[in-house]
Amino acid sequence: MTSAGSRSRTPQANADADGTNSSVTMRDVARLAGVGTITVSRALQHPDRVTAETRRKIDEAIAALGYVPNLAAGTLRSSKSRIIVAIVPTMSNSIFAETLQAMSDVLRPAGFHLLIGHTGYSAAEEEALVAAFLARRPDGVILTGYTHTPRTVELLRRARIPVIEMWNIGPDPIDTIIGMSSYDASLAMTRYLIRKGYRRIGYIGGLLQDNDRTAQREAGFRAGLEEAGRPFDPLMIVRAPFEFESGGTALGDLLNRMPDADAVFAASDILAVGVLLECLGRGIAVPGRLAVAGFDDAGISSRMTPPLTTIRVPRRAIGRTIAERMLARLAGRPTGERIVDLGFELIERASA
Amino acid sequence: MTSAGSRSRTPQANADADGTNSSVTMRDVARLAGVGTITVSRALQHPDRVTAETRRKIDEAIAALGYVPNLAAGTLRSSKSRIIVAIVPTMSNSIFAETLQAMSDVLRPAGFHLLIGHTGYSAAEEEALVAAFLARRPDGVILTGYTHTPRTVELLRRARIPVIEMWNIGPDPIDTIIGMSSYDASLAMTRYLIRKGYRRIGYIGGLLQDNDRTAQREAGFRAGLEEAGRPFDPLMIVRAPFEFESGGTALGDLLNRMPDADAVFAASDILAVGVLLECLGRGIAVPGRLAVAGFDDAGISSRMTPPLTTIRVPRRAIGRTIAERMLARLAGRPTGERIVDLGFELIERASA
DNA sequence: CCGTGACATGGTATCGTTACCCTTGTAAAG
DNA sequence: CTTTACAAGGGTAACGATACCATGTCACGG
Repeated sequence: MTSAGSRSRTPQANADADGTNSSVTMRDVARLAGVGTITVSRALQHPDRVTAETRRKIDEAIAALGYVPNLAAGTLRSSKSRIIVAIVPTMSNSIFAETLQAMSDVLRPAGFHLLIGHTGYSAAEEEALVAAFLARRPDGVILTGYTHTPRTVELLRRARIPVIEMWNIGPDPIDTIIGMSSYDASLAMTRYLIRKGYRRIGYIGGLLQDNDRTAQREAGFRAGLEEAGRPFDPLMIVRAPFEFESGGTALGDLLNRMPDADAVFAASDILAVGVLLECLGRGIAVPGRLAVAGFDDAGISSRMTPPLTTIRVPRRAIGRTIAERMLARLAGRPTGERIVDLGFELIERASA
Repeated sequence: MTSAGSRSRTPQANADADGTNSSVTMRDVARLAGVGTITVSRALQHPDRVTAETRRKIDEAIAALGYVPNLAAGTLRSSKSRIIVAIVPTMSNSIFAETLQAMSDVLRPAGFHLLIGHTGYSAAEEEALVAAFLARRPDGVILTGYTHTPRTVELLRRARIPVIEMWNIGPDPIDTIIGMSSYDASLAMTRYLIRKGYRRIGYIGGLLQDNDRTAQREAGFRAGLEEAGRPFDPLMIVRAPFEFESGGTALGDLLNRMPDADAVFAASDILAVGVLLECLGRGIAVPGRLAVAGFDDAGISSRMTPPLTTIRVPRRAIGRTIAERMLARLAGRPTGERIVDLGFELIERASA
């Protein structure tokens, strides 16, 4: 850089090479627009409370200076961060990813940003995330499921902000819980399989550790068997992580223990698709020799041969509803019940 | 609440029902621990710069008061937010989700939080996201691909923070670009198919709008044909969104235009799996009648019948490498080249 | 002609933390 | 025993925005 290039600058003016200042504040905008800083703040927060002419001058000054507001300062003063924390077990599962996207699509236009964390299905990790995120003073928190450590609940109670638990309906929400009942859905599918005449039904479920959704699904299955007077046997159950790879392996395990099974209910479409592909590989006729049912209605499920009978869960609706409810709460608008059940749909296709 | 319950409280003390104050500050902690506020700050930021005894007293005071630091204040004063912004086209595609998780797994233990946005494959939306997120004064920004609006680039340049573009290597990074070459990979797959003797190769690609990854893949395919002296014909190409549903439909289109095709290269495993399932439904033998190759090596690909020949992309490694690089930059440690190519692997399986 | 009130705008203090710089105490060196 | 060096800790100001309250202006009715 030549010395001539900086000849007209005072030493203090930390101007960039392109002439714009690297730390333009509201004060600078106000000065250029010939108004007070507070008016700039108002023009940005409540445009209708300043005259069109003032707004125009301010907008011009902002553009000329390349002003970018500093939300850290605003958050500190107003104690409103416009951050919503969302914690999911994993982002890789497209179910959660779609719910998060739906939430984001509603929250962003309203000026809120989602701070996302994933726990890897660990309540202890969830606690650590909540503790760390609360330091950002979020305006609201969204958790997955209703299984949390006592300290997690305590931290959230003390934060005195809206907390919405999602996906799985439970009896005693921290604040509000929005989703559907995994138990009801699983029970419905089990009844359906029994009604269809399957006599020896195996179950491939998810891991139960810190996961009330998989636990409810398994409980719903057992309840369905028991109300039909079918003996329950632990041998009928295999548990595996939700990966395509484990569906096939789990089917192998199940058939070793229960060679006479005529139906399999998998607690996730990821597992169910793995099962279908394994059947294809082994030459097991579906549903002739073995019926297969899933849970989630993933994108691929309807394209399988045979198409998969499954439970459709309102994943986008859950995200949207949660976000709208959160916005209503934060705006002080009245909200309804503390427990919102968005239901499910049993999709009957050819596989079972 | 009974009046007896609050008898010992001063009017100003906004104590909660459980006795803890809803806005405990560092000053309160300092007072209880019998030290200055600055010492509390040091104990939290640089634990090795205070004695073990002081640290213990402070830790006890923090626990007793239920103190939660206020990062907004810290950010304002230190102009370090410990926020990293990451922008992806979509979170539903598990490719991006896994990269984000890998980044998060490295960043979180270092005290950084990921602020995630999704653009829906729109450069204009990306610009809006960047503008909005910069108000949070992130310490770094991670973008997908190298196709951005001029204003996006300008905003990021002015922010004077590390910017890492990811996934697709391009010639002129804003700052640093880490990923692999979609062009090279696509070219390699096309050469492979030609070498295997396929004569009429169709291509099912993604939409090109604001997406340099799909563009490079298509360009690599064309280059592969041309270097082998094969005539390129626009009829050989079908474009569809990356959904399982569209793979099958796209195959139908392609076979209408190109009934003599003996191989299909799909620019994403999601599409390729859709193609395989469609073949299964239509009774098209793979690879006998039609070979199928994909791109991404999704979890399901190896479980298909036949297993899918594809390009394995280092999705977790990309996330990890980006996060490590970002941390190194922010710590002032030296970093290497501005363009980091993590390569790819052609996985030969039975489908092509 | 003046009081009244609605509206637009401004001055000043403040949010909770950390940077900067200083004081104190103690141990090592001479 | 004094000097030097360094570690531990503290006082004060400042980061950039908004809340609170005050002021000025103008239209309108009595």
